[in-house]
Amino acid sequence: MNNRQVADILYDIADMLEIKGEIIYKSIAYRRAADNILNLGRDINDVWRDGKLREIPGVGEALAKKLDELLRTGRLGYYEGLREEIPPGVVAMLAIPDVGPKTANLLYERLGLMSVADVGRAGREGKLRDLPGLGVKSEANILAGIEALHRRTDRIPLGTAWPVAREILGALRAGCSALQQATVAGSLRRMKATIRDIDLLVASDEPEAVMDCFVNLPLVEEVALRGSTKTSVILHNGLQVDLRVLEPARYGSLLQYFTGSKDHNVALRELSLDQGLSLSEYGFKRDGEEILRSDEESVYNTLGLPWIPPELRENRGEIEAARRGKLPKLIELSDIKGDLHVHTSWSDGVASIAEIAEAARARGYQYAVMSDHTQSLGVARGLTPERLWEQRAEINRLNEQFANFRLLQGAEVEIKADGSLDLPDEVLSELDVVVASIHSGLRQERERITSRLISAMRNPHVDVIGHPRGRILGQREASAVDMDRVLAVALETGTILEVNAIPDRLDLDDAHIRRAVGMGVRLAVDSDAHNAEGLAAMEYGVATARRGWAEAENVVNTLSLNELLELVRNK
DNA sequence: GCCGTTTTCGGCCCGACTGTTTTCAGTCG
Repeated sequence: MNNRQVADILYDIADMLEIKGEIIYKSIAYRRAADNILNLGRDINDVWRDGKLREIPGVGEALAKKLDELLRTGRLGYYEGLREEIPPGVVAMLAIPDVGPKTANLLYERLGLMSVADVGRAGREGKLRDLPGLGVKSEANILAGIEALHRRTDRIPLGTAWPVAREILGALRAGCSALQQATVAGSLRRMKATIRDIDLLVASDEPEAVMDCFVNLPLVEEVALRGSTKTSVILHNGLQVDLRVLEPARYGSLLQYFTGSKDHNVALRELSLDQGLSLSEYGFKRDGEEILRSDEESVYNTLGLPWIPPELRENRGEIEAARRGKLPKLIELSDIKGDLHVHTSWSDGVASIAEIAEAARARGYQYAVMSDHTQSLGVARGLTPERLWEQRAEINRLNEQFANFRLLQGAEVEIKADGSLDLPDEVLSELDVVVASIHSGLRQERERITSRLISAMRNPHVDVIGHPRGRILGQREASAVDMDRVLAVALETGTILEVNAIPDRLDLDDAHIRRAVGMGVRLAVDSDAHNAEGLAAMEYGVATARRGWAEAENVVNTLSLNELLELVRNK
């Protein structure tokens, strides 16, 4: 049972307790523990084996006992008992917009409804409107909510959401004179790997004018909600965009509040209360008197904290670090001096080596490693040693033209199902940088796939492990890799672990990056580009590294060309 | 159910919006 599965059970319990009408803090406690298990960056089974469940924040005596039962036996009596009381279909009703725990319970207890489909049927028969607290409008909203649920878009990748947000901001700035400032907020500003909706903020003294402007943008399909400070719309592509408007004097508080995360904000408000302040999106209050903040930095300063970068705002220790002046100096995109993982038309890329070189130079890089696939990856037209030498000749030719830039030759060598590499050592030793990756047998059980990675890392010619966990967001779960062992061997052998920047990979993820950083394991942020534009994905990789508290010194492609070559030669 | 340089018990964040209400409950973020 992996972290995700354990967390999902805790989330499920939290929902059931809420439907039952238990005190809300119990549900909050379960959800907080589940969040922390997801953010652990290590396997919950290992934590359990080490007898350290209680060290997970939010896990106390009662939860540790339940987790022990769950991990030991694969079952949890308490959970099964709850599921007898509250059918899973009733929990599923919570996904319907406007249906929360109270309403779900009402539908179950009063009408005996057991599923979303049941609710839809009862709604169409007009049976919901007579329930206490509901009426004709609520009934219609619930039916519309079920419709929306069926065509709902799942969480979308960061790399999809960013361009859309930029487009809307551009349209607002161009077409809306009442607007004074505008920015992205929410999980998108925190650069989470996936986001559910786009949050935008505007400072303006004329909110109504801004709202008019917003709902009339051509991208907008329908207006879901319209108020004086908040408006939500659905775009033609199904994405929801929320816009909030406040006057400029409150903009700092607004931005801080709607950047979140929710947990970060809760912790910040607790800290505020300790200092006799009450904090909301409108500003601070002391004894009922308002204290307005127009910029975000001064919101944090008011609490005696330095400004905290949005990528850190997950309540994973950033507030404590800020208090003690121990915030990391996060890596920036401008620190990146090269890319260690780029494909060309020699394998499955579409750009020539010359085109890649031009794009890399335009980004101000000192170097880029051509790391095409190797022979056994047939679908990607992987390179044989002979083809590699032909490619080397072209790289050498091109390098003669460059003054302050160098193309390096590498390869993304296959780690085969038995753990051996796809090219012999004498070939690997000729390459400048070797990335080794798994593209097959991703579902092997834990011991086997972990051993594969470890034997690759122990090869002295292997410099980097590409996309170590093999996840594809929304499509494929990460492999069962034992990351504790992989991190330990990476440290021991000096092997670099990749932060792959392709938006639906972002692998390693933020939690594992944080562990690697804490241990001193070296990282490389790579675009894994398959065309010239693909180099720009670096932005998402750097953002993910920042979410993992990485500084420039943790990432090898912030090194100069000579420093990098020195490093890989001495592996 | 968790947690503690104020606490081992009594706290545990804040407000908008909506629909159903005669002053508020539920949902959402």
